[in-house]
Amino acid sequence: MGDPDGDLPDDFELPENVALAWGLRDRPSRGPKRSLSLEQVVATGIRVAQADGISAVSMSRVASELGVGTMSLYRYVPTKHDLLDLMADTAYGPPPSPRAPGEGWRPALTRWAEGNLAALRRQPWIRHVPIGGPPINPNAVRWMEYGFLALRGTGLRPTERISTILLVSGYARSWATTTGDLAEAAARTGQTPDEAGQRYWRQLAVLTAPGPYPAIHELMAEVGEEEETDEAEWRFGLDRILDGIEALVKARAAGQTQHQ
Amino acid sequence: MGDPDGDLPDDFELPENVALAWGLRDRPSRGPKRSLSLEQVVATGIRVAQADGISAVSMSRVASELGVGTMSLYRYVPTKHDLLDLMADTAYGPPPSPRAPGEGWRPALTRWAEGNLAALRRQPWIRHVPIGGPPINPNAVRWMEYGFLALRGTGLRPTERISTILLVSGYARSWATTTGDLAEAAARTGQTPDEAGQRYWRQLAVLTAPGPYPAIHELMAEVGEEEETDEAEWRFGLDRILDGIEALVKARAAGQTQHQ
DNA sequence: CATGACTGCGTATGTCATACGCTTTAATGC
DNA sequence: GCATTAAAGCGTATGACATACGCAGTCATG
Repeated sequence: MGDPDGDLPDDFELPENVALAWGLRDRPSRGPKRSLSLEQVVATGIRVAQADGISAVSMSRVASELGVGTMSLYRYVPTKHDLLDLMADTAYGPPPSPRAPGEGWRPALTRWAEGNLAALRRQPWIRHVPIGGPPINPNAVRWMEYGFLALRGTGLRPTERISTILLVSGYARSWATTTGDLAEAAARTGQTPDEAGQRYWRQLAVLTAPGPYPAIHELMAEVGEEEETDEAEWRFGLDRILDGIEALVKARAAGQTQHQ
Repeated sequence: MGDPDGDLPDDFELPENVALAWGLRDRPSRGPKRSLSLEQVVATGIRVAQADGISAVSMSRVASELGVGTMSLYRYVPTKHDLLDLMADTAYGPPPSPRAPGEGWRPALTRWAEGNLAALRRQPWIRHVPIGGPPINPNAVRWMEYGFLALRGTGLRPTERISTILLVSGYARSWATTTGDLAEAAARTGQTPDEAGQRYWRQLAVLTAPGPYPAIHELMAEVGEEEETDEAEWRFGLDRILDGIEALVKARAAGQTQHQ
């Protein structure tokens, strides 16, 4: 009970940054009181990133925003990269509501996928924070839990459930990155994303004109009028993935009943 | 004939970096001869990245590797980021063989997906070069062409073909990133990727023990013995995606015949 | 009340990308 | 053939930046 962190095996080695993220850092009993908290530092970093982009997040900027010296931040965070990592985990925000009792896996997983996309849209800078490895930060684990919840009882094997979650979240990140980069590049030259898209096709047409690009030319000839919304393109990819998963789930279910 | 670049509309505005990538830069007629070529600079950058990782690629490192002054590189490349962009495009290498006459779309697209993965494995640093936008560099366009070739005659609409290509290449990059990051993190602490994986699950078990993570606990209890190879996990995701596309292609084909 | 862990943080170091401008080179216009 | 002038190589300078180190002040504990 003296240990507010619950009972961890004392001999268990946890990387510094992970321990920090989970709030498992010791009572700093002896010295002067801290003037800040890790949460404040992270929140300030997020505010800077949100306002001026990730490239504006420097240790000195965050520090001065907090009214402290640059080096003081290193009392809260071992490295800038750890700060970014914590920022990303926090800024991702809470996952959408978990699969309700009686709800099918597909609507639940769809909601989960759209939650991922929404998070990356809300805080576009997150996609510039490199993924350090498998999900280990508290919020990432929470998201993972909800993802697995959606897949309970589908008959998918454990490794398949993991791959599925990875596939869907990877798609969300991929898609957010592609469209986000495009939008940012457009904004940098003062165009709307639509204009930038038009421009892209014009450039591509010019560049591929002299060369052997039959499939691209065919596509450009056909595309013309039909213009999809971003949302429809996102749904297209997601629906393909979910259709693929559904096919497997159904096959499994059929095999299962056969065996019974 | 005096124009070796072919006949581009003279009034057409192409961004500097794109023009550079396509070799559309003017006869530098007046001054002294260049001692290097853009290709040499790019190749040297790639060599450095391959040897010591992308963080070792600095303008001064590349320059000294070439035996020239740092600032000389700026006669070949407007910005470091443009150099990285060119490096990535070149290092990706040639796409796998295009769809053969009579070959189905699925084997062709599978080969294309695996080519993407192989490229990212051959030059792992590529995944740290941010994607600047839609594919516009020469090699990227070539890859895109081959991707569209695979989808010819599937009945997919143009925007759907684009989304499909994006979906598959995004998956390859996503997957290469996830597994690559894991492998690098493991190597940094001197472990094999397998050991790192074991370690991850142990850490996750400890961290989630006190909290409400039923789906994660369920998964960890089941997983135990069964160990998938990386290759099998990659195939799982790819097969799901392709199954989803196949379902759509078949549905289209059925609808088409109905209408005839 | 003294000890010493811990605080904030000033200073210093080393690394980078890149702006600027000088000197040398060589193709072009006369 | 000679003057002109664009372009090449590159030394130097600038301004960010992350972070190592160490010091002086603080405060719970023995």
